[in-house]
Amino acid sequence: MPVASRAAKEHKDEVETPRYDERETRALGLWVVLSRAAASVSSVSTADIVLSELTPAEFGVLELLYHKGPLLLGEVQKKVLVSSGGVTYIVDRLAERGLIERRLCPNDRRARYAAVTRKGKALMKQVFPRHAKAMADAVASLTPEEQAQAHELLRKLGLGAARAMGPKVVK
Amino acid sequence: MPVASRAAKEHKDEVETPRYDERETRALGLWVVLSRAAASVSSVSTADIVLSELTPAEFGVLELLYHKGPLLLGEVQKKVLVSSGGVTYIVDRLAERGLIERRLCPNDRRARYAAVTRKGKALMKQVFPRHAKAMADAVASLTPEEQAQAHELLRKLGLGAARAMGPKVVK
DNA sequence: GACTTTTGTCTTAGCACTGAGATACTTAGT
DNA sequence: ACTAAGTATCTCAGTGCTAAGACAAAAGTC
Repeated sequence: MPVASRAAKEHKDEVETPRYDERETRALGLWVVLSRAAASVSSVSTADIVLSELTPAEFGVLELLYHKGPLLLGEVQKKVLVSSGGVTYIVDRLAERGLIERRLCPNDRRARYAAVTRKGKALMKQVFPRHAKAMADAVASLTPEEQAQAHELLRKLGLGAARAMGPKVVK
Repeated sequence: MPVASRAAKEHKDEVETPRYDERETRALGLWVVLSRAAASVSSVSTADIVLSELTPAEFGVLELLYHKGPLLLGEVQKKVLVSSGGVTYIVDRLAERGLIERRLCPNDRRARYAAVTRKGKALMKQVFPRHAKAMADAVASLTPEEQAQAHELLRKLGLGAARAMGPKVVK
């Protein structure tokens, strides 16, 4: 949720317009459109997800487990990028609703699996196709070729930025 | 934030692997890399911003006002994409710290301007250049040409998705 | 085998927001 | 003028999350 501007206009006050070099201007502009695009697509995604009476994070976890099968909570955390407390919270909520369940891990008594229940599978089976269509529509302003291009550029950008931070840790 | 997978593996249970068409698979994959890239770049941005003892949203508002001059709170809201209550909250906090101030609007007694104070300008003057560099580094894994390409694709994508929702309203 | 360190999850307090509504003002219609 | 509708901001309760730490179990060290 950033903001930056290119045309920096100053007004009758005592501080003068700052000047930035081209590399930085380009980066800030890219960051603006990146976060705007993500926000817009996210809006479409969320608008669809709430129809299923799930939050985006809940949907993310449920969908992950639906497609990948039972996972350790730590694995879930890495995939969805929330804090460990967040995973506990989300898994609690999904479990309360009977959409997933916790299972013991035979090799490690600290660890827990999360697994989609029959009820959870039924829900996903019902709502995921509509979600997939909604997302396809959301990105339909780009041609398939442009989508492939964007995919590749974003992959590269994401990896580069992640590396630039030093392997980022989510606690 | 989302999650999706391509290779959908199913396990000895009673629900079989769903099959999705290519258009949807491409869209979901694009959405994943988009949100991942945004999250990674956002991490870099946030890591820098917290050094200034500001939250990202506070920084966004302060930077907006710094570069655009005094704005009505409603204009601020549109730019930074938070709810009206959120703008009040953020402006309160920045004002408490003396970085911005509220000003009356001569033509409309309901409205308020937010304007950066001398202290706020001094802070931005100190921290913004470092921030700009951090962002430039964050996107440095793309060449300038790739950045321009990505910019254009993301602009198109963002506009298309926004339109796909019907002009989105943030209350 | 007793030790430290690391790992996986859960607990708790706190926070930055949202959404709905309240309030105060403005604009348009009559 | 008077009313109704619209707009700008603020209030407030509620929420989904994070960060820090607690705890239990596992893995490494000697």
